[in-house]
Amino acid sequence: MKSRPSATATKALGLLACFDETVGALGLSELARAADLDKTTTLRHAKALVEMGFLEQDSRSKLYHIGAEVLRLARVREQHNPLASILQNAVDRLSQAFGETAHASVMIAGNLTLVATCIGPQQITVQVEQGLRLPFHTTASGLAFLAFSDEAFVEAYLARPLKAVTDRSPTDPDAVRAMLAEFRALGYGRSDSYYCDGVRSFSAPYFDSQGKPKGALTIQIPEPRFESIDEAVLVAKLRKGASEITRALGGVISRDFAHAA
Amino acid sequence: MKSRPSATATKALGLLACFDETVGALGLSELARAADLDKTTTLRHAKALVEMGFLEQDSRSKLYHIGAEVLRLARVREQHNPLASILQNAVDRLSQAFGETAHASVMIAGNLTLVATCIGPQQITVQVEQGLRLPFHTTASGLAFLAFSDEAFVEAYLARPLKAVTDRSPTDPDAVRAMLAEFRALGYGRSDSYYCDGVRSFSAPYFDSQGKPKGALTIQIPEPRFESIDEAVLVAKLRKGASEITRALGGVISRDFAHAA
DNA sequence: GCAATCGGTTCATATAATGAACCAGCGTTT
DNA sequence: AAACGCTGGTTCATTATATGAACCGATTGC
Repeated sequence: MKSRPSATATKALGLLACFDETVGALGLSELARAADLDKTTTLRHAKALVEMGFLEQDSRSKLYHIGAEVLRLARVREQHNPLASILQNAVDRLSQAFGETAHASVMIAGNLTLVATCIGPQQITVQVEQGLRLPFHTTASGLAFLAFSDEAFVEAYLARPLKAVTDRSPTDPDAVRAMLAEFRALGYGRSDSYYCDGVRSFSAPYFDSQGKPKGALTIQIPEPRFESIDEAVLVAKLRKGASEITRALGGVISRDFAHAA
Repeated sequence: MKSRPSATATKALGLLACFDETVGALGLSELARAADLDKTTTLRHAKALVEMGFLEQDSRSKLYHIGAEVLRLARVREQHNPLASILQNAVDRLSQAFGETAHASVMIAGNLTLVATCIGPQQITVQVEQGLRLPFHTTASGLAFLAFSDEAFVEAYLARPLKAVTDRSPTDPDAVRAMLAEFRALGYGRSDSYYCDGVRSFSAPYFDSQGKPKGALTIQIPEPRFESIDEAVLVAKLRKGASEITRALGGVISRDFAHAA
């Protein structure tokens, strides 16, 4: 039997996956429930994580939260293999060009994860949180990513139930397939209040060295301000920004993407 | 038997500890050697880490490097529990005040780890790398930290062999004990080429909610420029900066530290 | 004072981690 | 070209380790 990932290690790491922009600290029982593990197992793994600096436990409340070792690892990673800084750069430029909120996401362990953001300067603007894991079918980022992904990956995703987050969120697999075909032809993805009411988003993927999508660059505009924007210019800048990310990361731009539009 | 940390999880996490500012990527065999694990075990754990996004494997070279999930976790952590940003702030202010390199470290899993740096503007200045794990007995940061730590912790550290890194590095436990007593009285730690030839460093610890040292704020000055600096002013600003960090983190300043000097 | 939490512990059981030996591939050296 | 020493990865019998139901003492709300 060819070697499988260590089940124990996977479960331990799964504890860390429970934390996100909305969940900053968890007690032992909560953590066990969130990770769907036995309390004993959770405790043993939590202790290992604490020992190695991946979790910390508040001595008074006993709540666990993410440990500082991730800060070290993030810095070490960026030093050898900059990603966040490249994305942040592109995001800042895109945001400044239009005075709107922009963000960039990366595919991490099956989730499209937001790791760079720039909030627009306007009083009314779109808010986003670092570390957020985006659903694929209700965000411009996710749809742009899927539009340039393997069919196998897309179908595997569409086979799972598609939860709505606004009343405009597409939940029918066929509707999503149609959107993906459209976006593949256009060379960018779009969302009209699919994830957040009143927000229009435009997104273009960037690619890894295999020509597979690795993440997406996205700009988000509150609907009232959208009229004053020249969509063609926006899309051109967006696609250019994404291509620059691909290049900076040593990636290869997918044929489909290069030839689109 | 009271529950022990999961040995398997600890080993898996130990793989991540092998990466640092000098080691950005490792092959399977190298990784196994570095972590002192069997190759099979290493492979299984590496697969788990890859699956969860904590490692990534270059598809051509097969080398493993730190995965992007740590970026997500670092951001989530900072959002709920800012540490790096507070430290970076203090470091920037200290660095600007004197035009010299400054940094801040945190105690992570038994290592004093550098997570915020600001390189001085001068042409000749001290270089430091993010994520570096500092030895305690040869750095101002480490000595300042030890000077305000439990005796038990200090003795446990001094019981281990003390490696020299320059020819001025102290390696005799008694010599270190004497320095710690001095620094405890002074309220700050110092290094004269103990870690890097020609560099003088000054460091003050900051504290957690238990009044225990949590890390240190440090400034590093090339010896030739040291004469032009007023040490009293420097130390005052340094101690003030460290105290501000303590406060910002909700910590309690140790009596010893407050009363020193 | 009861009931339902919580964080943490105990111990018998069974599952999952382990590591020596193995393979195929690749680059050197001979 | 052949033998070497390395690599990443696999196999399978052995054994160490993870697991989870039941339990404890402390809080908390009723």
